[in-house]
Amino acid sequence: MGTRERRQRELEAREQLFLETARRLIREEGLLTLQMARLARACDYATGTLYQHFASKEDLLVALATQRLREHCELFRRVAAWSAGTRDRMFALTVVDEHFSRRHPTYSKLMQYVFTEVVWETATPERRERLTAELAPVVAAITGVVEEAIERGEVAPGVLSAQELMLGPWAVCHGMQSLLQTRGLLSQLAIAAPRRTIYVHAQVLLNGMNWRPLADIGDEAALNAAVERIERELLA
Amino acid sequence: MGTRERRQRELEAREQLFLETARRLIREEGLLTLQMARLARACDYATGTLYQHFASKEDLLVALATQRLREHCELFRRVAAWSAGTRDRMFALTVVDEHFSRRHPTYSKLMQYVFTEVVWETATPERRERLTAELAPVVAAITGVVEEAIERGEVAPGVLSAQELMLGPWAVCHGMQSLLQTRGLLSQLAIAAPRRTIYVHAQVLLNGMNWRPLADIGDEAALNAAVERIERELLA
DNA sequence: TCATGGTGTGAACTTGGTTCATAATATGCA
DNA sequence: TGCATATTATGAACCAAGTTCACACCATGA
Repeated sequence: MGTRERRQRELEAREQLFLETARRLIREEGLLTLQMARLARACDYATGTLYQHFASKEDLLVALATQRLREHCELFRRVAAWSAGTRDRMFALTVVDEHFSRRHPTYSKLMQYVFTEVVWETATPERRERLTAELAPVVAAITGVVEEAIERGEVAPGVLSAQELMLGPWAVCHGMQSLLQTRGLLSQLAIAAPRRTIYVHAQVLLNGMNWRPLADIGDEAALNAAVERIERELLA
Repeated sequence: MGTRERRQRELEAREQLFLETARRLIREEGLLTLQMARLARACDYATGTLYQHFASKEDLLVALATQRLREHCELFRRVAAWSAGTRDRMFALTVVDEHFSRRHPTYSKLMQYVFTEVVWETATPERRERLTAELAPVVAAITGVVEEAIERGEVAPGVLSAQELMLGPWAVCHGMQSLLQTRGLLSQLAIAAPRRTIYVHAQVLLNGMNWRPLADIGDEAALNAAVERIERELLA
């Protein structure tokens, strides 16, 4: 009877074990020193068994990235469905993203590495597709927020489509984090509070789009209140 | 007499040869397939000789990145010294950056890879420092533009310092390019004209900073004219 | 109980970065 | 010029780590 399904469950549990352990090893010793043989050993399996789940080391890394990306996207979906104005929701994307990156310090590094030509092109197409498939619903959800704002007249589409508009906050957030994370760059710049800088620029961009209601960029208290509200209502 | 200096020149020429050839190999066959032994052979030298110039493959990659970054930074310095208003210069940063990335398609990929933990931490500290040293004068030059704008009252510093302010356009530009370059992401988004999207968002951000004179975001002709002027006066 | 198909194993294989003993060459001195 | 010595180039050998695969093991079903 359920012998086939049981086996399926066991396989999934083992894959989970591999992924969890890989994550731990990366956290403890860095991406640099992750070794397939050691990972297998740490899970009390032979190297070959590991390769029954992942076609290559790159494949494993993409799988790892996909898993976290899923959680990441779940947060974005929560933002899109949040019962707040469109402007607040757009800003919340940045706050939530920043929060997630801080909570999972190795995630951005892994992502950066995974999207590298060297890794991405080496992983199997199936793995790549599984990762990109995570993005589709999120893109749709956020595009929905933009469209809602356009309908309500809270932002003017202007020369950009909803998706192009959406790309702006995404880019600010991603770019800022990427720059701040690059060792040897931050040291050149005297950036006292990276988080605050990201938030302010996100608000600046939305203001530049004329997204209503406009934020008062100089009002630190209002910014803090907005961030706290998001943390309370979405990240608790 | 000059025997020592001649030797020095010869060494530098050889290093140049290695770098140029590496660049060609990467262009022709991709970063993925660059091999130290093949590179040495392609230059008619033994593997060991290559290692007299570069401590490791990662070291070579960082050296390669540094070289291009130098050209890249040269462009930014030109922008900072441009005889145009501060707003135009800030926007020109984005145009020039986009232009450079398009002109050197493998550059951004190389950079992305180089700043990866796996590569960056493996290169020698000297190489890393040589790369980051390229940035200092550029950061200073651009900060200068921001300060000039503040002095003239063309932008209000608000809650951000000149350097924090500068980080905004940088992040938009970097983030947007990074996102658009990520395979499997662009396909999800219906971005018709990536370049134009980058430019518009750069203007939107500067408008959000209230950087005078404000740009009319809806005016495509004005945008094109601004871009053309920059290409003519700075990139000819 | 035995035949069979599937699964796990880890030693062997492979690839490619790195080293180093040796050969070749240059330098300096008598 | 010729010899002793230091420097540099060489590429075969080395090594690390990802990947494979022949074999052992075990569960299933007749």
